Formats: sequence, C-alpha cells, structure tokens
Amino acid sequence: MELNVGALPKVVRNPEASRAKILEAARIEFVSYGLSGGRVDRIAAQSGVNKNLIYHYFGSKDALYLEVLERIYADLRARQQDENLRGLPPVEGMKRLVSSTFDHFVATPDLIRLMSIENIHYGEHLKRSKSTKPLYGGLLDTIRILLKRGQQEGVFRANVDPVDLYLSISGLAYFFLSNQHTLSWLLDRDLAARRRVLKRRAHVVEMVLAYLTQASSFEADDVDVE
Amino acid sequence: MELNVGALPKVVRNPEASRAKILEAARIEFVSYGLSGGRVDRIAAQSGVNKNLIYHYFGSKDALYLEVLERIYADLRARQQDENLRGLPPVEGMKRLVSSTFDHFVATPDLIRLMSIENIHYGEHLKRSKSTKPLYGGLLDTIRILLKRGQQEGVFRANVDPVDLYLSISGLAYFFLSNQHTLSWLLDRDLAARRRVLKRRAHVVEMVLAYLTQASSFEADDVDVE
DNA sequence: GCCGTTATTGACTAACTGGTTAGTAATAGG
DNA sequence: CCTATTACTAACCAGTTAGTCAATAACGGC
Repeated sequence: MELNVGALPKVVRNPEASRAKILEAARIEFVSYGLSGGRVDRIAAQSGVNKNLIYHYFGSKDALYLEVLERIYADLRARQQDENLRGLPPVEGMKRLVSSTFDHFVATPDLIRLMSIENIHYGEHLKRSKSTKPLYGGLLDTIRILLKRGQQEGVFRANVDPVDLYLSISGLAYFFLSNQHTLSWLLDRDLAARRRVLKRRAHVVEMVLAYLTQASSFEADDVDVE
Repeated sequence: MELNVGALPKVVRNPEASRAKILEAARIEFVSYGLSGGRVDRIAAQSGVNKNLIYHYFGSKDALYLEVLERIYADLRARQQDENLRGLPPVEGMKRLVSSTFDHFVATPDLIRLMSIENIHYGEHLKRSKSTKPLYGGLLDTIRILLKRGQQEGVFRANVDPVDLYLSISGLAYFFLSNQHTLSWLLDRDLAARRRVLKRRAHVVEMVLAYLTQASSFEADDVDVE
C-alpha cells in the first residue's frame, strides 16, 4: 500500500531531535555572539527548523538562552570528578584538583564564554534558574576535606578560607583564558599556544601549592587600604 | 544691537562639550548593555544631542565603542603608577604592586566589564586600535625589575616568568570581580560586600608573596596532562 | 477509522535599529 | 562683510528583529 506517491514529501516528526538540534544551534549562537548579539533567525536557519518551533518549545529567546546556560553549568559539575580526590594525600589531591580544574576550563571554552556573557547581564538569568544552585556544594566540600587533612598532617598552612582558595584556583585559570584575545594582543604573545598553556598550567599549580605549603609568615598587616 | 529678538532660541554650539557628553553617555551605555546590546538612539537621548551628531563625530557605532574602549585602557595605564615601586625593597614593592592592582580593579568596575565585553567580541576592536598597544611595556618592566632584585637578594625564587606572574596577579583579582554576580549566587555569599573584598585582597597578596618567597620545591613533574 | 493532541510550517507584523538625507545656522578666516 | 566650514537638527529609510497567526498533518489512544 504505497502512500504518498509522487506527492508532497512526508514531514518526519521527531520532537526530541528537533529540540536537541535547536539547543545545539542555540549554544553555538549564544557562545559566538552573546545574548544580545545572538539571533533567533540564525538559530532557526542553523538548526534547520522553522523559527516558530523554537517559540513552541522554549517560549522566548531569553528562556532558550537560560536552557543553554543551565545545561552548560550542569555539565560543569557533572564532569568535575572531584570526589575521588578526597582520599588522596593532601598535597597530591590538591595538585590534581588544581590541574583538573585548569584542564577542564581549557577543554570547554564555551563554558568560559557563557560565564562571561551571563555576568555581562548581571547574572540575571542564572538567578532565575531553579536547577543550577544546588550543584555547587560538592567542590567546596572537597576543598575543605583536603585542606583539613593537610592541616592536620602539618603540610598545609592554617587559616585558609576554602572560598578564597576556590576563587583563586578558578581565577588563575579563568582570566588568561577568558581574556586571551585582548591579552595576547597587549602582551604580544599567543596565549592560546599549546606551550604557553602547559607552562601556565604548571605555574598555577605551583602557585597554589606554594601558598598552601608555606607557613603563613606574611601577616596582611602593613599593606594599607588606600 | 539685539539679535535674535523674540525669536527661535539661538543654538549654542560647543563641539568639545557635545563630544564629551556623547562619550560619557556611550561609556555608560556600553558598560551597561555591552556592544551588541548598546543602542545608539539611547546614547543620543541620554547625552541630549541629536543622533546624527554621533555619526558626525564618530562615524559608526563600532568606532564610538572603540573610542570608549581606548580611553578606558589609556586610563588603566595612566593610573597605574608602578614606576615609583621599582626602587622599593622587593618584598615591599611586590606587595604594593599586587594590592594596588587589586585596588584599581575594585575601583573601576567599568574597566572590568569592558574587558569582558571586548573579549566576548574576540578582541577584534582593540586589535584595530593604534593607540593602545604601546602602553603595556611599563608594568611588565616593573615586575621584571622587582623580580630580579628580589632574586639577587635571595628573597624571591628563581625561574619566575614575569608574564605568568602578571597574569596571576591580575587573574586573582579579576575573576572574583568580573564574575561576582554568578559567583555570589552559586556560592551563596555576597562577594561585593566590603568585608569580603578586603579579605580577598589580603588573600591575594598573601598568595603571590608566598609563591615568590618560597624556594621552588615542587617540580611540575608528575602532574600529567590528561 | 476517528479524534484530540502536538509537531511543524510559511506568511506576517509591529517595533526597532543603525545609518542617511537634506537642510539650517553659528562660527572662523580673510 | 563675505564665504567656506563646521556644529547641529528633524525627518526619514531600508533592513532587521523578536514574536504571532492561522493552518496543516503526523501521531497516539480509543
């Protein structure tokens, strides 16, 4: 029983695939051009679906962007396999925590760009998200555990704020990646070059470990607030 | 000889003031909404001049943005009074360099945002700038000088790349400022709070100095690239 | 086989956006 | 004074943008 003989091509329906294609195109679009710079028409063209299907599934440009953002953040935590570092010797565990954080940032430039983009928009979208917030306790816990064990064993200094340590580990890797375009130009060096990245990785690990393993000799005393 | 009697209000001409008002409005607009999100009409309305005057003086939205960007970067280097740190004892000089860099970032959030915005656009505008590039040798030189003297006096470790050190000093301050909106939400802490900022300042100084003053004991050997 | 639901589409729109046209008048130089 | 330049304006334009309408047809349950 031949249906559709010499007729209009049967429209294949595949909601999951359509949704996925839209999300993939949207990710690329927003990562490339930002939220204000991203174009819904381009997302539709790129994903090969009709523009209205985007509104059917996601409701608005902002909601689509939020979905992209939530997925990226969820990925971040999912890939961050830090729990298995908790049992390692503190110095070794911390080395691995720093270098794997670094590697993860290097491996996912999309994440870096979306984080920047979201902060340009004052984090307004993420704040409206329901799903992202609970995900973040884990990494901080790992830092706390390693820190405490290292201090008990006498290899790490006392009085280290885990939040500050987290901000430092991330910041040391983040800045030279997020700003690599302006920095490469201003410093006359290709910061994206493989050798540079590896060198930076070693430097970052070294700096964090030096800080942790040195007895806190410098009081933050005489550096006055201007 | 009264001219303009009971007639149309004489149009006051003041090119410098108009130009300045446009630039000021443009700075606020681009810092608030980004380049793609910034609106020329809004800049015109805010500065109180006719929109075409913007095109008369600057030619295009992009060119206006570039001018704003160049001024912010020029300010950065102008305010960075690092030359007078070169004569200080190395440890003291470096402490001041780190804390003043930190303070400067805290004091000029516009700079942070424009740096992020420009990097979202892959640094394309800055690269086209003629005026900005030569400004950057100075800070790196100050770092080199302090570093060398500290090494000669035996208080700083050997084999420190000045560029990496610069990236670390900046990164430690930059990240928690540029991403404070998302981080405050994710970490459940108000990173903009005065106490937090001061605490972070001390931590950053401490980390950099700990790194510099510790003999380089940890080889970057067994941390393998994944 | 019938029917409500839903995936999908093309055509459309109202508001907006960067940029232009065409013109007026203040000003500086001679 | 005369004239060329320049500061400045109002109105307009063509193209774009996010979002909508109305219709079609594939699908799943009965």
